[in-house]
Amino acid sequence: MSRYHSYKTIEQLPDLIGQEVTLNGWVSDKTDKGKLCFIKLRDGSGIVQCVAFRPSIGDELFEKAHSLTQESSVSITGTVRSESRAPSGVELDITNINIWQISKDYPISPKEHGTEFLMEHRHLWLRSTRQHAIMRIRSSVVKAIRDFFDGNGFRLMDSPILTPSACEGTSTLFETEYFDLGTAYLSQSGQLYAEASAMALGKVYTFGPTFRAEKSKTRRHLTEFWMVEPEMAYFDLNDDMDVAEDLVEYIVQYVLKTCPKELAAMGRDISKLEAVRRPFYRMSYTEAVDWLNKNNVRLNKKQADGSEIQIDFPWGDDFGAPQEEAIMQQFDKPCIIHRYPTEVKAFYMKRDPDNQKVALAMDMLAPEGAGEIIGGSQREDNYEELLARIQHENLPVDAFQWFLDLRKYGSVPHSGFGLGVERTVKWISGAEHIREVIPFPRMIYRIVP
RNA sequence: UCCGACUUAGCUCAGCUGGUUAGAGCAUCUGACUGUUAAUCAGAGGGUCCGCGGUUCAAGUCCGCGAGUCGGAGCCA
Repeated sequence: MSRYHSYKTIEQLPDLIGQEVTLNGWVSDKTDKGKLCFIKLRDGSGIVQCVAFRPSIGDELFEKAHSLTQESSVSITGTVRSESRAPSGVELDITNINIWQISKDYPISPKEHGTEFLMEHRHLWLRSTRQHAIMRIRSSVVKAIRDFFDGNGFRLMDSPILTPSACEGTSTLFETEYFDLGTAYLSQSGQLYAEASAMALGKVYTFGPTFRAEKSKTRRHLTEFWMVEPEMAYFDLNDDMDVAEDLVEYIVQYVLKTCPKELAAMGRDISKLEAVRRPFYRMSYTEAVDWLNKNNVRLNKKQADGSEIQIDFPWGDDFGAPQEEAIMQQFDKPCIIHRYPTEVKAFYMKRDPDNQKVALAMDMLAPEGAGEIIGGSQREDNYEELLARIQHENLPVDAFQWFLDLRKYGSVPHSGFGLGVERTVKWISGAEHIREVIPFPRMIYRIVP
């Protein structure tokens, strides 16, 4: 039998009681009690306590067990035994130990550490229980996303990462030389390409890394993050919101089903996630502004002399994090806010035929302070309207010619959105900082490891 | 870019109004222990008090400049 099939893992142990197995892993902790030695072995699938008792295993094997240090790599052979005193309910009585390497001076002790220290040792921090749980939840979130789209008639159509110009013209992008063709930019969104793809395959999604060179210093921003962007031909804004709700409900319920241990390790309140069932809440931007003003959520405004006054929230301003947080405090599941003022939204969003002042845009806000996880819209499908918006924003028309072509050859109503993978994982896992939910975060002052 | 906070042992921190030789817990090493879950007990080693300059009889402590880190705003997923 191949190693792939014969390799036993810790998560399989409850089905292997009474059998002798060999586990391959790393020592996460060791406790000496004289003639008794407990070794906690970690193999990526779980942790199990292995027991060495000097009188029953002999001096030589006991000394081997005794010599192990934190993060030493070992293969331990032993008999699986049900044990109520062990943390996982299962224990291994050691019959043999093969030491691959004794680890010396492992920097992360089982005690408290600050995040700066831990981020410097991110390549090792990933081995800890909490980070391990987050990464497994992340893996489940990504699986849920792909299952959802693959199972609902969507096709994966990845967008390029190197792009000739800024997609939206608003945020700062990373630049790089591109042979003799001038400057290229790292993509901030695959959306424009997703629109072209949707005209070819109907329902598509792109899934990949995205880059923003903004100097953001908050616990919900990264300079490199993963985004999934579905785009659907013949879908209007309402259809778009339906897809967004279905997707988020599916992701949350999938993680609940597949990651109960990981959520428990995070100390996550499961009932809050169980409540994430359709329908979610929806309100228009205008209703949201009214709600803010009715509930006395005032806006701090700086005056010319530097002093601050509090004013009613003016219709037309974009919501900041404080407004979104205030609105979400009343909700126990996500809320979609739709029909934002045209001026604060991107050029490619279609205006509402019933009210030219607002765009057919929508953002989904997650509860528990998680904030915005989705931004999307129905797209402008009229050639002249789109051209006018590009010119109005002073964007280079030449660079967008291919995008305008989509409005020339069989234009149809279409919609889509982008979901931030890390913000979703942060919300579901209950991690307090976004840098914990991606294996190797990229932030303004950190690119190592 | 703007506002605020922090920087003392490997790690997490205390150190008052400036005043002997710089403190604790954990980690590490040595020893004891048959049930530990962040074990306990006894002992040992471990310091560029972020850097530079200034005030002072005397600076970890006060002042100035610089660096690094963290949080918030804006940008947005």
